[in-house]
Amino acid sequence: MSRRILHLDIDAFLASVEQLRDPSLRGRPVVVGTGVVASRSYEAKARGIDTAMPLAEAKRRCPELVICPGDARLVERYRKAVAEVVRQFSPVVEVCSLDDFYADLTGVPLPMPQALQGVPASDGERTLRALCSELRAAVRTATGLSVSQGVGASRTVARLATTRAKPGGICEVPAGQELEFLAGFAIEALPGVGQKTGAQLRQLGIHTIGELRVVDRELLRQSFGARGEDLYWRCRGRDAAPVQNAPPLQSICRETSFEPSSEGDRQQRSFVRAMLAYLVDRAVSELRAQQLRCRTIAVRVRYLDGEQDEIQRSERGATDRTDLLARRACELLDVLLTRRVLVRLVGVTITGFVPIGVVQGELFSGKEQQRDKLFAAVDALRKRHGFGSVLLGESATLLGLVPHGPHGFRLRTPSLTK
DNA sequence: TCTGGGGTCCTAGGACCC
DNA sequence: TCTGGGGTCCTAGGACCC
Repeated sequence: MSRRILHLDIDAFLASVEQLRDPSLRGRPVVVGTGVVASRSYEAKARGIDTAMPLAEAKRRCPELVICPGDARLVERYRKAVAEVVRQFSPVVEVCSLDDFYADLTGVPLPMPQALQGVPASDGERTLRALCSELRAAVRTATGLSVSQGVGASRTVARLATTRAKPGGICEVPAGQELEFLAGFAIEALPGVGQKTGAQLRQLGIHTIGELRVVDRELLRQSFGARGEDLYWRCRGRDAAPVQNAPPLQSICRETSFEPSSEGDRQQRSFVRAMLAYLVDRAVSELRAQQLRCRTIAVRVRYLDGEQDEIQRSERGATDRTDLLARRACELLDVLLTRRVLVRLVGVTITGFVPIGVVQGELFSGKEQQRDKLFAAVDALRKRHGFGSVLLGESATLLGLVPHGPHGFRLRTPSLTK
């Protein structure tokens, strides 16, 4: 039996949130971002502004452009509200990225088209389109946001259908019409084909999804490995990837860029350390909130000249202690910082998760139990009074250097930093 | 025009153990 | 004393997504 997958995308999400927050922005070209455009309103798009474009260029193209820093917490509230609405329509809903969702509608009863409501209707008249319309109206009522929706037999088909539906529309690809629907899309539109693979395929004379279908399966496998196999099925609209309610979390990353100070290298180094300690604090708080411990930590830096470096270390035992992980991160930072170039970005990633219930054969001393209680108390305080109500370790030295409020230090991209 | 902050998955080589 | 081979883990790096 063929599946029926819905993909839903919030139109111009971050920019729309700004326009909802501040009605004076409605109808005006608005972008959200720092450095580059993370999201643009349709008014901005109409003036030639696109995502990932540097803000300076955007401003040049459109001098009346309104640039907003954004607010990740507000965005998160809207995202949850939309997810809640979608869940009223399907038992299986995957929150995929900031602004898109998948739902499995296979077997979900369909409503009648509005025009027929109250009139006896056969099953054939209960349509997907009616369901999508209801969903769209429900999201609009609950949040004021506009969404685009695509429906098809697989995630790939549904997602590409959504691109056809933008903005605010609904695009349904009937079963059996997948090949025809996909054929004309540019090869880069296929999920899994990015810049590199796209360029390689174009060199082979493959410019569209339809053209990819002539390539032998084995050849794709040899050229692109497991991804090649995926591409073979995706270009036929037959990827089998399921929609999952809550795919397990694999990693937690917190990073920020900053204007490097013109002060000396040593001062900058202590600033970078303090910022790293703060980011570890944020990441590990999320780790505890998820009831997890981690075994692996990685530290990343990007220098002013664009060069990057990263280092990763694992431990046998898992931990959720901020102090231990912050110390470890700073050790890694010392190993990492070998160049005399100023640092523009620092970040931490924790992985290798172990659920908190799993005891690893280690016996906790009384002292360690006290530490656990300490962090539990910190978490509780922050839950009540905001993350910024408690400062741990070296992060405190950021006071006076980085703007600070109830929700913690204000990092450079408030629309995206959690 | 000169560049955000999250994430996921795959691959390859080396260490280590049996 | 010399020689395998397989499995697993770790690390680095790359590609991709929004």
